[in-house]
Amino acid sequence: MTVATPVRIGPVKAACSNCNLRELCLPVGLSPEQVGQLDELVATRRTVPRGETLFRTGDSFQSLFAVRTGFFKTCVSAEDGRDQVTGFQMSGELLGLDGISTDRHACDAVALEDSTVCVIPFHDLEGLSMQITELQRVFHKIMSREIVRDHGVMLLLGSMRAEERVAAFLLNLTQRLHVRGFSRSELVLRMTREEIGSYLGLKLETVSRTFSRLQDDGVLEVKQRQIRIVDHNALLQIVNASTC
Amino acid sequence: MTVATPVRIGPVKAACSNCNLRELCLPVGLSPEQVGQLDELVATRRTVPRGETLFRTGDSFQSLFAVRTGFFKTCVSAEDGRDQVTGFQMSGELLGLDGISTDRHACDAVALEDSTVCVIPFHDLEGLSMQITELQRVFHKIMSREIVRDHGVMLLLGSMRAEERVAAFLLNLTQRLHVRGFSRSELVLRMTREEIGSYLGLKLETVSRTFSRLQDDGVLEVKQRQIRIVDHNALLQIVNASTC
DNA sequence: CGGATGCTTGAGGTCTATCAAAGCGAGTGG
DNA sequence: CCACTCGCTTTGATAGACCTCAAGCATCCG
Repeated sequence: MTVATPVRIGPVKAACSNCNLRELCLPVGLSPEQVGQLDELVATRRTVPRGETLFRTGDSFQSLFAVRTGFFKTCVSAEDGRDQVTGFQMSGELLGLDGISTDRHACDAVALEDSTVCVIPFHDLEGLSMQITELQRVFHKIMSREIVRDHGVMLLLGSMRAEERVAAFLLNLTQRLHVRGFSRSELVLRMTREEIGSYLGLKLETVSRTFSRLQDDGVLEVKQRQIRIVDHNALLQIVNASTC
Repeated sequence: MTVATPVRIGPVKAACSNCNLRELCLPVGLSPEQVGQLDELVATRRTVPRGETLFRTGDSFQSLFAVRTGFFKTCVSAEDGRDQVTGFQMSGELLGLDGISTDRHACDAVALEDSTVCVIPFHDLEGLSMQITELQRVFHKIMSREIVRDHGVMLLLGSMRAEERVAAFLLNLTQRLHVRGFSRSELVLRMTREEIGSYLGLKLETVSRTFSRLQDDGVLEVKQRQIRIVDHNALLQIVNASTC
């Protein structure tokens, strides 16, 4: 709203050392000294207003980005324009891993609210991870975790019904929010029904109907994007339901 | 068939240097000298008879595996027993990247035919990649490529219809086989209809019907697992079809 | 040769998509 | 301050794609 395109915030020290996300982000498990070395690498931040892209498919890949504040979606597009949301990223999570493969980004990253990211020049990260065993290890684990997450989404898309997908989605979101200090039972969705549907392989009407049904069943309270989880166990049962 | 469980083949030199897959596998882009260093790391092979697992969910993660000969599937399972094939791997492709995240494998890898793999102790690989910039770079690209591939599968599962999924699947398989010197138009499926269906988020009957329809339309010739692609362009059009 | 496994095909049912309309809420401008 | 617009959401009716259940057929292998 304030600016039309993302802007670089000058030479602002990113300072992983002082960041309260360091236990969720790249520095996890590093010694204070090692985090200090990261500080020199992660030198800049960038703000991305709501609705703007952090990067687009085909953009030259230079850096990874760590979400500092805000919320993103990533999506891939087919030639015919259909697109698929591949993930939602919140604070402490990395964006841009797709770009390493071909030195060009393979998806779009869009801010769903005004956001800030830390810029991690990838070349430098590779260099530093050749010096710090633990950093290399953490980075590999983060990439592997993304692969495992993707496989979970495949399971969801390939073999779950609408209600199960929505339940799994809500449980995943609340779990990640809880780690960041938010309530386990209340959340505000940052994305539209259509974006949820795209992520879950459903149409927006189906997402809406599913929310309504879960509300009727006393599992949720839904007020637009405000969700209250009334019966957490019911959600768990829905996800684990054995072909009933 | 010959042995009940996978066995280690003693101290057989794997010798990436002499391997005709080295342009498709981990050594891609490395100098002969660097490949020589890899040789010392990738010291053993392992055979996996058809139907046996290379690793299972929960197994301790020690090594990555490069498929040398044969064919694998990987699959993840939900608590209720449903499972989802997350990929099919052929020669030169890596298995086990999922295990890095938690030091335990997060999926099962099953040989679909008698296969051999090269064992790549991961700890050693991390060590060597701290010495050889190019190796680190190649490894990161391989992991990233897996992430990009997974996103493509999400797009397929989330927004394509049965015929498009099957067409995309066949094009993907033939493309990978072609790189390995096989025909672009003929292939022998190594997996059952059920496994294809699991990968594509369809039931085996739907896969079978889709094959039959494509055959009736003159796009394919299907004889059980033998597939001949009669009209390659038609397959391409099906995949790129804009919501017709 | 005969059982086991996998594949094909049909009929009917279910879930989700599609199309359409109305409701809600936030921000805008008169 | 209120009416208005716009984007998003909800809800209904209908249609279509895929699933389920079931039977018969092919193929492989002991």
